[in-house]
Amino acid sequence: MLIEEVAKLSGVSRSTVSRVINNDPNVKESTRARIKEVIRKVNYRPNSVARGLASGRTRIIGLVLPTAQSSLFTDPYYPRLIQGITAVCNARDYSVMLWLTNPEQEQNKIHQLVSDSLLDGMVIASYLIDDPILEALTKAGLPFLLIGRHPTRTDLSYLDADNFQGAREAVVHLLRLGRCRVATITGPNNMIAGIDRREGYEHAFHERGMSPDPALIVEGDFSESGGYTSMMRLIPQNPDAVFVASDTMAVGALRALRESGKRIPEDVAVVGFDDIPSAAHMDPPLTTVRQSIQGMGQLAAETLIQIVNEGTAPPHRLVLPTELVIRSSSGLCMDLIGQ
Amino acid sequence: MLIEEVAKLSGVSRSTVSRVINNDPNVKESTRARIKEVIRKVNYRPNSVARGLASGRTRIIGLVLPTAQSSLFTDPYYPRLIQGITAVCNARDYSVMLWLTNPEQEQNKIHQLVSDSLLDGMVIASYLIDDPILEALTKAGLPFLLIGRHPTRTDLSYLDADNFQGAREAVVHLLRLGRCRVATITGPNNMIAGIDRREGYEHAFHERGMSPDPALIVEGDFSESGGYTSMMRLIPQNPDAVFVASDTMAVGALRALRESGKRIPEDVAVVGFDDIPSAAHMDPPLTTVRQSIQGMGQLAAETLIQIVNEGTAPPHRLVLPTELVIRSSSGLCMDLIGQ
DNA sequence: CTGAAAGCGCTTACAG
DNA sequence: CTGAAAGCGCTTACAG
Repeated sequence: MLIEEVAKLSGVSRSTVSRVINNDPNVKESTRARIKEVIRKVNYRPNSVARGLASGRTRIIGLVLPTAQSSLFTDPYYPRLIQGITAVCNARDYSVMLWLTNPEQEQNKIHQLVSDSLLDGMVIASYLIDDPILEALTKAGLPFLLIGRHPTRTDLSYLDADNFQGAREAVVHLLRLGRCRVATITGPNNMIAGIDRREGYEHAFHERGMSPDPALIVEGDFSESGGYTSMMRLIPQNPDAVFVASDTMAVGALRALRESGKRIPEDVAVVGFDDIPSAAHMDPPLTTVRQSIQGMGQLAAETLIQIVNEGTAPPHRLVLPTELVIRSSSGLCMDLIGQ
Repeated sequence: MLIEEVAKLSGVSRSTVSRVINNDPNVKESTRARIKEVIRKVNYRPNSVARGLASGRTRIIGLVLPTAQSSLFTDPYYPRLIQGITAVCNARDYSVMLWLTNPEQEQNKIHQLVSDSLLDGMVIASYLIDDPILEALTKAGLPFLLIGRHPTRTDLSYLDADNFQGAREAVVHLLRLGRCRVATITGPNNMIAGIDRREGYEHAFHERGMSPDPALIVEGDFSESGGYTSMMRLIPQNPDAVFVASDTMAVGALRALRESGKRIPEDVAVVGFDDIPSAAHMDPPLTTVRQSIQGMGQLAAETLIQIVNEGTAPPHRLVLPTELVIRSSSGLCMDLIGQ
C-alpha cells in the first residue's frame, strides 16, 4: 500500500496525506479525520526508508557498547541499560541499532557507521577515555551522548551517575564503622567510572586527614573473575574492608574471601556498587551504592532524542544521584541504618 | 560526498560507480581500479538509506527479545546471543536492530516494524509458543528465523540446541549415580526449551522403565529468583537430585538448598543447563549441559543472511548438539568422568 | 488549507 | 563494458 493509493481513496493529493502522517497542523480538521480513517482502514504504514531519504531523518539511534569489556557478559548493567533505552525509543517511535565494537574493527566500521547517514544520533556507553570513536563522531557532526562524563573534553554531552559521591559515601561508611585498612578494587583506569569511584574512595580518607595505603588499591575490570583475581591479590595486604567498584566484581571478591577462609563482615567488610538484583541475595547480602541503570538508559534516550529534534546546543550534562544501601556485608550498624 | 562527484572525479557515469560499489562483475578491471582509488581517496561512503530505497534491501536485520522474560536481566544467555549475532552481521556489513517487546505493545509495534520495510529479516529469540508475532511475520512475508523450534508449525525456519537429548543425558547421569528421587525445575511451559528439556527428563526415566513422581516436577521461569522459589517448593518432597533447566535458575536453587541446610551433592545432587561462565565457579562447581549460545547466535545470523540473499526455500532447520560437563555438584563419579 | 513539482541519493533494467 | 533514464516512496518548499 502506497501513500498515492491512500490519497486516491481519500480524494486528496499525496502531499496532504503526508502532512497528516507528519502531524502538520496545516490541514483542515475534516480532511485530516477523513484521511486518518482511510489510513486506519487500509492499515497503511509509510515506508520508513523512503521517509528517511526524503526527510533526512531516519528515527534510528545507534547504541555502541564495547565488546572489549569482559563484563559485557557477566554484568546485568548492559541488559538494564538496553532495556531503558529501547523502552523510551519504542514509545517515541525510534528504533535502536546495536553496535558491539571491538577494537580492531572499530576504526573502520565505526567511521562507516557514522558517515552513512543511517542514524540520527548515538549513545556511547562504557567507552574508553581515549577511544578513537569520539574523534570520529565529533568530525562526523552526528549528535551523540556519552554514558559517563569525559574527563577532559568539555564540548561533549554526557549523562552520568555521581560516581565520586557514591564511592565517597561508601568508604566514609566503612571508615565510620571503625575499619582502618579499607582496600578498593577499582574499575579500569581508562574508564571514567573507574577513575571517579577511585577518587571518591581516596577523598573519603582525605576528609579525615588520612591517606589510603597504595598497596590497598588494586585495579579491576568490572568482571566477576576480575573481582576474584583482584581480591586474591589484596588479601595478603590484610584489609579489614574493601570497596569494590561494581557488584559483579564483588561477587568474585566474596568468592575469593570465602575461599581464603575470611568471614564477612567480621574479618573483611565488603561494599559494592550498582545494587544489581542479586545483591540482596548474596551471602551475606551486599551493602552497595545504588544507581538506576535503567533510569540512566531512559534519560539517555530522552536526552538524545531531544538533541536530535530540537537541535539544542551541546554540551548537555546530567549527573544522577546515587544511594548507599546498607545490608549485612558491611557489618551491622544500627545508627547508620536508622539514618 | 555524493556518488555523482565520485563519478565526475573518475571520469565515468554514476551507473558505473554504483556497479563498482555493488561488486557488479560487468566493469572493466582498469575502470574498477580507478574508481576504487577515487572512492578510497575521497573517503566516499554510499548513503545506506538511499541504497535501501533504490534496491529494496536495507542490510538491516531485526533481533526480537521478549521483555516479559524476567531472565532477560539475570541470564548471560542474552548478551552472548547478541554478541554472536552482531559479530557475524558486522562482518557481513549488516546492521542489527534490537527490539525488546513487551506483550502490550507487541501487537501494535511489531506489526508496524514488520511492515515498514526497514528490515531484511528477523531473528526471534525466546518467543512464546503462541506468540502473535509469528502470525504477523508469516503474513508480512518477511524472512525470519526462530531461535528454538516451533512444536507445531512445520513451515517455520528455526535453529535450536538439542534440548531433549541434553536434558536426557543429564538425568541419565543422575539416575546412574543411584539417585532415585530426581526432581526437575523446568523452564516455562510456553517456551519450547522448557518443554523439550522436561521431556528429556521424563524420557530418561522411561528408558529405565520408571516414571518420575509428578510432585518432583516444578515449573520455573529461567530466572535466578524463580530457581530459588521453585527449589523451596521442591524441598519438602525430599528430592535427592534436581535437574534445573538453566544455570541461572540453578544459582537460585543452590541458594535455596544452602538455606535449607542441604549438602550438595551429598543430600541433593544438582545439574544445570547452559554452562554459563560462572558455572565452574559456583559452590560447588556446577555439573551442567553445555550449549554454545554464541555459536547459536552466529549460526542464526549466517542462516538468516543466507535466506535473505539466496531466497532458499524455507523451512530451514538446524539443531546443535549439547555436551554434559561433569563437575562436583552432581557428586564424584570417576567412571563417568573417564568416559 | 491544498496540490503540482522537485528532490532525497542511490540502483537497475534497457539500449548500445 | 558503459551511460542515460526511470524509478524506489516518500517530504517539503513554492505557489496559489
